[in-house]
Amino acid sequence: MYAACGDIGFAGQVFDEMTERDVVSWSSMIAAYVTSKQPLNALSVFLDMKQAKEKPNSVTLVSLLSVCSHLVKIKMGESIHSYILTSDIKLDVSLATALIGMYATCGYIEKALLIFNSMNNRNLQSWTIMISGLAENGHGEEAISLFYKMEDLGFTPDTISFSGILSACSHLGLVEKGQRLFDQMVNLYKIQPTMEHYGCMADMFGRAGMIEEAYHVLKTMPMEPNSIILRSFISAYKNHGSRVSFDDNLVKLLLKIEPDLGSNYVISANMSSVSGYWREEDDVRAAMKGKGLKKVTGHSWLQDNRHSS
DNA sequence: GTAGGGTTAG
Repeated sequence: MYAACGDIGFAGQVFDEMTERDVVSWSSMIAAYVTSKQPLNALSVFLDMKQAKEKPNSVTLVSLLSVCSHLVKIKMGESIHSYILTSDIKLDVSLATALIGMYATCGYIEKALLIFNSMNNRNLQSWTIMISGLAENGHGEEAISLFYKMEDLGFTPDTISFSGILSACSHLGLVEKGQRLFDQMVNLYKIQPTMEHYGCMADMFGRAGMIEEAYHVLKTMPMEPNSIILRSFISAYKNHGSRVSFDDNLVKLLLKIEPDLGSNYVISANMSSVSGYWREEDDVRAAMKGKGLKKVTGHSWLQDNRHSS
């Protein structure tokens, strides 16, 4: 419950104090770490579970396969797969979907397809993960046709399905198709676009060299663009150039929201030649302020002066 | 029966 409420630390504390653990409490704890994006901790709990001679069931394995995906551990994923085949654990829709996700994120797209095609029942998640997996592995066309096939079968794509398909369009340079799908998502399916969707659209325009259109997405999206979107746009601007001058505020914003990432300062320096900005280094100073970062001489803030304030 | 799975961006 604490895990579900987002308090992973307290969940771990409760778990540590438990004297009687069963497969459900072990699995809950592993799942909690997966949800909190702490796959190494999830793995460590699983190792403890093995030590305690508790047998994993299909719920445990779904979470563990997700760990394999996050850490790109194909060997571990394969061994879970063979464990399933030799055990009496039933390969249900969720478990098969988790296997597809694991193989796809590890780059084994044929294996993912093999499992997908052999499934009797598929749900929205199975379709979505297969579509995204194809897109991710450079099979954008197949991803798009699978998306339409899924719609034909009566599945209603959700926000995550659209993230996957828009990303496929972006990678393929299919600007019109991407715009049409985005429009469908909003007007037909009444799905509110998220940061991810705007990011895909901006990235799609940027890659295609449509810098003004990409900039328009950044300026009109209803939330502040995150660092990934900003970097994607800046890089597109650098690669393609534009008749409109570069907006220095984007770099300022990048340094503001992510002052601890050193490579952002490289980007900032590179863009100075494009925009003539950086003369006073004000933005660097502003970004370092309150972060305990101290510029001593020249390049030295990149070294470990953080705690010397 | 409890617990679980899917997404993007240089």
